[in-house]
Amino acid sequence: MPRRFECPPGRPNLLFTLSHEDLAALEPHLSDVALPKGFSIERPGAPVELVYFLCSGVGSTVAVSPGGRRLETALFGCEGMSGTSVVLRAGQSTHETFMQVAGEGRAVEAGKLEELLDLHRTLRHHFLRYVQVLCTQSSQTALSNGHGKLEERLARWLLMCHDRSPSDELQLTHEFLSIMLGVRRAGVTVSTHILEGKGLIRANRGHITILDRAGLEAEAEESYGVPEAEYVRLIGFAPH
Amino acid sequence: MPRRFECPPGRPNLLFTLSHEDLAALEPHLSDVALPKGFSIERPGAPVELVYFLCSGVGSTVAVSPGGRRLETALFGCEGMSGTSVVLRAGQSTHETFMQVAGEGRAVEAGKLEELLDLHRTLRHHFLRYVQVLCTQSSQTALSNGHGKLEERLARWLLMCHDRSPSDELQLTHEFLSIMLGVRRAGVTVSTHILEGKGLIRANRGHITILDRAGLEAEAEESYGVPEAEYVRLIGFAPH
DNA sequence: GATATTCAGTACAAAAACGTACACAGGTTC
DNA sequence: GAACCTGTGTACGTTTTTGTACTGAATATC
Repeated sequence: MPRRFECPPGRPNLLFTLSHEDLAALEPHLSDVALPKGFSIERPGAPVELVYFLCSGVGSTVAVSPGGRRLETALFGCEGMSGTSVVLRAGQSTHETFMQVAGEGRAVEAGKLEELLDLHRTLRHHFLRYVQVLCTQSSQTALSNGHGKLEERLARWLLMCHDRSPSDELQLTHEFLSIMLGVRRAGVTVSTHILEGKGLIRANRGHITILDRAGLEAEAEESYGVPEAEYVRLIGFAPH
Repeated sequence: MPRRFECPPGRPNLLFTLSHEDLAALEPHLSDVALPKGFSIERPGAPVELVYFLCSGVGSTVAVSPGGRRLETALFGCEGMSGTSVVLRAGQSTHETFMQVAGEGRAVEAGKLEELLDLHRTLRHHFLRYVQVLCTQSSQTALSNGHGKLEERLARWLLMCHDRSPSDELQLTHEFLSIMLGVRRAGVTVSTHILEGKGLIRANRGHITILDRAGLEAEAEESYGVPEAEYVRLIGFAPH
């Protein structure tokens, strides 16, 4: 009988790229969890209780300013994990993390993970390398936000979300995208039309379908690819 | 007789916040180095050979896109270190790191540091917490780039540089600032005038003097403070 | 002291993004 | 089917930033 929360085969997965020994050490402490849309994984300034490994769905990490500005700096699916601040021994995060697309996953208690990381050198190294990938992702977000124009940033974001989704149809509203990208809702509508006009996506109420991935990559050219390459180098499977 | 490369007293310092045991373990492997302006610390895609702890000067970490766009994502002085990709076991970085303001420091061979980090739990935790601070810095840079207008971003940058400088006078050209912020040189000139008009700074050819720090902080309001608070929480001294 | 070079000030039209606001369409609830 | 959300299309003037380019000032080099 298959495990209840099985990750899709052939997809990159942070747990499955662990050595047998490391996985064996971690697995007894993992419990299955359902992760509905909007589920709060971490809150800024609050201690992290659980660390999640996704089997499906997409998680989103959002930087928050003192004045309440919000902007997504990183996103992860079954190729990654939440709780990098636990791996970094910080106990809590300045970010907010939540489920952007509903899914399922496994969770480990933060204190237990800390303990295991101190005990198992190669387990620690594996997760640290993943933190490096996430750092790269957030740096490239800073770069993209500084240099890129809106359609380019939108294309990049759609690609990163597509990498972590099972289908070509992403359930997203313009409103949501505008918050993630830190721009106007109306701006997203216009940019969406531009990408749609080029035949790269098709947008319907509440969902966007990826029609031409290669075209989107060309559109996002400058902004897409660096963290993905770093993932391949350090973890071993391409995120898509 | 004082040590040759002594860090200024009363300033936060990553090495001096280590426990005696951890410092004792690391110190024998540190060698003094002079770090002239523009000195290259890390190059994207190249293995990291040495990790630097600054006693003075400012280092700058720049994200690079495939097409050659550049934008600073983090900066560090004697409160920090280079080589976070070594601490994260990635061996190399996707970033470029160089000395933005000349200074002096100590260096440890990357392989040696890796070895020490595996051996000494508390040393490792200390440096990992610093990585968390840097991650926060780069996330907040993404946020600031996405939401803030130029004068606000400039104010933020000047404050962060001031935090790590011995004097109120920063040696910077508009050209340099424009590259770090990812904007036009002429745009920096205009923004500089705005801050100058408010009496917050004074700009002369090649250098900018901070006149009113509190005023600058108010100007940068939304964009400044989060990584600094995280430093205090995790390392213990304020960067300034 | 003359010349070259780097740095800063300024200008202007064009592009991009913003704030705001309103109409309408798909879908739900009563 | 009426009322009500939520999500999208669209418009308009304004602000911000861009690209480019020319001028003059400060510093370095010969």
